[in-house]
Amino acid sequence: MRVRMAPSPTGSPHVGLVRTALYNWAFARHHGGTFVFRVEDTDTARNTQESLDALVDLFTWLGLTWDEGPDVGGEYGPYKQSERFEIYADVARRLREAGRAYDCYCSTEELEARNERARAEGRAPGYDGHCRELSEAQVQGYVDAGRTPVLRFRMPDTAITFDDLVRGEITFQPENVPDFVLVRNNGHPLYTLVNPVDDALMEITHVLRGEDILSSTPRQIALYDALAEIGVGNGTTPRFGHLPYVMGQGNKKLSKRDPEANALGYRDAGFLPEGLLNYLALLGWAIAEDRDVFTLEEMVEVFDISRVNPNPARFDLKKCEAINAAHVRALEVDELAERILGHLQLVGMLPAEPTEAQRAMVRAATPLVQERMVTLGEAPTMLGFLLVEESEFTRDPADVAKLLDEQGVATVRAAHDALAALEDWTTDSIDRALRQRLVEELGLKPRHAFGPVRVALTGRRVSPPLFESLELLGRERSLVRLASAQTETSAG
RNA sequence: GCCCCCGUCGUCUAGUGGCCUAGGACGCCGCCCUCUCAAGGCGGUAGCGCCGGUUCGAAUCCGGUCGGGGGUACCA
Repeated sequence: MRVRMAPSPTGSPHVGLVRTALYNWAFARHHGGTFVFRVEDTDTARNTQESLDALVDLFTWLGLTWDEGPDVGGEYGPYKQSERFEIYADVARRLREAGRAYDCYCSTEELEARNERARAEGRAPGYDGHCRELSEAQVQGYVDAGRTPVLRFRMPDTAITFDDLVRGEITFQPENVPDFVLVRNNGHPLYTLVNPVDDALMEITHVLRGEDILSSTPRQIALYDALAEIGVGNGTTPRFGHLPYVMGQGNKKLSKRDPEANALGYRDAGFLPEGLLNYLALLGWAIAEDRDVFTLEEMVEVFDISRVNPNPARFDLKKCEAINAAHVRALEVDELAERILGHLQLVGMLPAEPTEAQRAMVRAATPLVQERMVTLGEAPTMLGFLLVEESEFTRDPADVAKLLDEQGVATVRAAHDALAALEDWTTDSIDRALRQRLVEELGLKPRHAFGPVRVALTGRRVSPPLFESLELLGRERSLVRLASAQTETSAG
């Protein structure tokens, strides 16, 4: 069993591509098959190295490992179509010689005119077979007129039925699947040729792809038959499964331009690969009736392509975040700390080589934020007050204005004095000392007592738990902040 | 126009003739817990596009219809 992902390196990779790759990967892994990474880069005008690098980065980050591909090699290479042009030229020549394809000299204008007429007369439009049986004289006439032919595939005049892995049996009548172009008149092979040729040569057994190419499947099946006849590939036709679209808002496909579509954007925003993948898996597939958080291993174990839902699914960022948050909570603390460290480096809050003290601080603070984070993207705001140089520490002006009023400053002063006298700098004793002083002695309600202290210490109204934060920050720095907060309002 | 695909809460889904007065999740609302925010607990909100047929019985099968999407390229 051999399956593949075959992206074109144009632009930034789309989440729909990730979902398709994920299903292919899970299918291959579930069945113990081989997962091939093939690069469809025949469109030299639009392909970029940058885009190819992005694809490799993306799938590496996601952990969707491939067994054969442009970087790892394999027995069926090369795996970049741009390195396979001689193969396509050779196959095209043999198809022509075998009579399965023919030269077509029709001009675009002629084709359009005849299509128009067909439409007007209520017949199915599409190539009418005009050049199927040209005489030598006719060919000579075109050549003399300076025309160069395209290579067109001769479709059989029988209905084509296939059993789609996700949609069941689908039939196309021959009048609706006209002869199509394999090679342009400049000699450039088209997707219609190279995709099936490579799948045949690479002996791909199952093709899971977007439903946008569902209607070109009968052409490919007919082409496979011709390829088998001329000895390209092992003579078998793969099974096809057409996956539903990933939609954006409303009823339109998530467009490449839509920021939500950019797969690498999720990495930069602090999503976990397992969270993103879990969410994407849910777009058309369910692991169980009452469950939607799972690991990749669990998915591989039970993935079944026949249970994929054929309806298009809307991408819902809220749910994606919720699933990601569940994965954040499920991580071992040490592992989460490593991920947070990585993200803080990515955004430049920590250097590429953090100090031992920085690492220790992140590790110690991780349990405090684990159940508060939806994505790693929140780590900088949540942990910044612990990691920042004292000279660079700032407080949110709005929160200062709201909580560090006269009463607030008095509260902070009382907290400072209570803590300055504290011998044992631990969460428990800090907790006891502050409650004693602010709640019992000053008679403040807990929420009013700790709010100003929180802003004084962390710079924000919302932060990790206060007493733990005080312990982590340490006596010295904590007292400095509680002192400086008392002049914060007047200092502006 | 023609061909193909699709149609269960706002969203993602479970459901393959009786287990369905349709289950779960996200979202939203309320309550509890609570040093903030979360997390957690409890409760609530909301759906089988429509019309016929088959059947003792239909979300499930069939026909039609309506709606959405894709294709109809010398794009992929």
